[in-house]
Amino acid sequence: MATIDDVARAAGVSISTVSYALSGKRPVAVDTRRRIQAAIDELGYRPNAGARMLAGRRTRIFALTEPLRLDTHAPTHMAFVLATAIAARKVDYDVLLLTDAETTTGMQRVADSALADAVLVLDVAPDDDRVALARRIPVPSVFIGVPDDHDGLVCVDLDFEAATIEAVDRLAALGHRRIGMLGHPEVSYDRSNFPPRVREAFRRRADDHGIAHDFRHTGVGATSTSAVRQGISEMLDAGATAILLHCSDTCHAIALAALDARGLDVPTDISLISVGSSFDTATLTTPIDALPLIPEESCERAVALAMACLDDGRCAPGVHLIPPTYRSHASIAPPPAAARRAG
Amino acid sequence: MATIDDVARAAGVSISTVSYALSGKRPVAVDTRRRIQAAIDELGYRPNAGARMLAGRRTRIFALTEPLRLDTHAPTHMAFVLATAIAARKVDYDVLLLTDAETTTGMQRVADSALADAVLVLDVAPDDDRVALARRIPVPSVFIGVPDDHDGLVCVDLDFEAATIEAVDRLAALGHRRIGMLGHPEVSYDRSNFPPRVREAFRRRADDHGIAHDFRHTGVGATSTSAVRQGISEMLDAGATAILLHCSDTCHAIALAALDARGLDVPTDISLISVGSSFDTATLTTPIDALPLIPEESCERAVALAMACLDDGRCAPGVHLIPPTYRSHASIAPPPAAARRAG
DNA sequence: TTGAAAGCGGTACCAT
DNA sequence: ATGGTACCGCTTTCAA
Repeated sequence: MATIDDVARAAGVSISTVSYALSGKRPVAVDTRRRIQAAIDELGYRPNAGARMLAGRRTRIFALTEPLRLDTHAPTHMAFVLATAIAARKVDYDVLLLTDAETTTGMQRVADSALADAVLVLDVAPDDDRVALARRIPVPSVFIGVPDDHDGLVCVDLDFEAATIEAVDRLAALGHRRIGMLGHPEVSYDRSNFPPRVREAFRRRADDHGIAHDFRHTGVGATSTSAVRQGISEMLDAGATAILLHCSDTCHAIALAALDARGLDVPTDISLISVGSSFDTATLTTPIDALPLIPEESCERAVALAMACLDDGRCAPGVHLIPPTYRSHASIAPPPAAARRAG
Repeated sequence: MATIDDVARAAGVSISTVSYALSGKRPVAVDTRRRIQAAIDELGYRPNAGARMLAGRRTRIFALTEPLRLDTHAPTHMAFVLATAIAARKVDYDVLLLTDAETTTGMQRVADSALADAVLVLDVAPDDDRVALARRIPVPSVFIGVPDDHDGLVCVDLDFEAATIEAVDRLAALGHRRIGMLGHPEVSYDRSNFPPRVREAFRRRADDHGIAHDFRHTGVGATSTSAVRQGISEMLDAGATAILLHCSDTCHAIALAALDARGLDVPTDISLISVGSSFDTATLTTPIDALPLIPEESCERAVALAMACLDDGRCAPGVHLIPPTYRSHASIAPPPAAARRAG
């Protein structure tokens, strides 16, 4: 490959001018810049990554740690990885993958060897091992998700509480007096950081409105269908006129099928809102209103925060919550007249 | 961070000795080596990645290109990414992610800037754009999958033909005379490189044995259940006594449910073999014999081939097929007596 | 068995 | 607006 010397010679300038023309950190005369660009194009020059890291003390690489646990939902996870990669490229950064056992030892290794400028932490657990590590290593890190102990850390996440509250409020405003919620499988409430936040907000807000509420977990794998069906049945039997969904796409589909099987129409007979889903609820057999978790938003914000750390050293520790957006697909309406009388 | 100078000073040796102690490329006296190691431990020294890349002309990074198309099966894909990362770490390499639009432009960029020593190509399409690129860029690449035009390329894959042939042979040996195969959705036969190879091998080998064969595609998404059920029904009605499965885990589950619904027992009434599946067929409601596609095997082989290129420049172009292994779970048996008489 | 020193290919400071 | 050059931290040749 051509080096910066080749370019300088071809353009008839010094290497520092080439360097400055590339970085823009110093004004370069227009036609000088043109000659340099021509040389670059002709030679197919690309700055050597290693040399740049060494001289510039910048790797232009983010390390992305992802445990890839067995219970990780692959499609959601992939969406986050992809979103991170795209967000990184927008600021001219690459992404280095740290998986499995390497999530912890790898963070240390990558930080110590200056292989990455910052670490992005995915798939955050409430008691995540990477919290302690993040505090120790010499490079900044940004958590996409909020661990229990997040003192001094930089965290990004959807504002799940706000999303849940908005969902409950909308139903309350329409006159619903009994609402249910279908949550994730029970284990997720220990392993993951956000489901408990949604559950709590749901109960509290419903209480605030004086609305009867009924939260139910869903099952995993083969048990999911029956668990969802049963949950739905019991909620309906108890008189629920609206259901919030905070669970997998499969669970959404099963719920819709169950309602359909009972001959219920959405939203005439029952209102539905999906909270914090990261798939498109508009493409379900019946589109559902949603306050979605958008990987692109979280990841772009995370990258922006990381860049701020690097550029000005302004690391903005704290939990950066992304305000939810309501996407309407006509899946909510006032409760049926019968329920209003009964309620 | 500590540098190699710090270590050298602390150990009372020159930096070249430290370097050689680390790389092992030159003998170092035992106690010298001990003193150096002590200094390294105490200082928490880790060689600077950028400096190493520059001086050593080795990045110790593999670029992993993965298109992440919409039709990509997320769990399978994740398994391959994970397997690649683990295999890479075993040889002290890291993995840089090239996704989406970056799969092609990124390959060029990473190669030109010497950000990676080699490129690993995942999710290979029959007419993959990355083929032309691989031939042009200045770093070696290894395809995990076989594109149509693979002249001069290094490719690794399960020997799908051999797997299919072994499956057919086993059924033939047991006396089956009518066998069916449930394949992937039709689109996959254009977008992916291996399904056609299985389909062809199936038909050819069955013909060789003089066995009646019936290949059927499955559907995608919501249509899959009905497509699988119908396919199974028609195969059984035509007298099939064994079915090969070369499709998703969901499709396997639906097939088992369909057989169960017809009151058929595996393997007494019907024999099943799964070909090229990358999930565990032993954990299905009825365990199924399999000639699995093992991501770990493919990825380790790919990494080994890449390393061979780098170490000795011996790049072994060609298609490196991994011989299949038969995993028995008691899902095949001779055809029922009735079928034998009828056949 | 070990040390000295010349790069590797950039960045950025100090001059002009 | 541009050029010269001292590093960045390591690998590897050449010498001893």
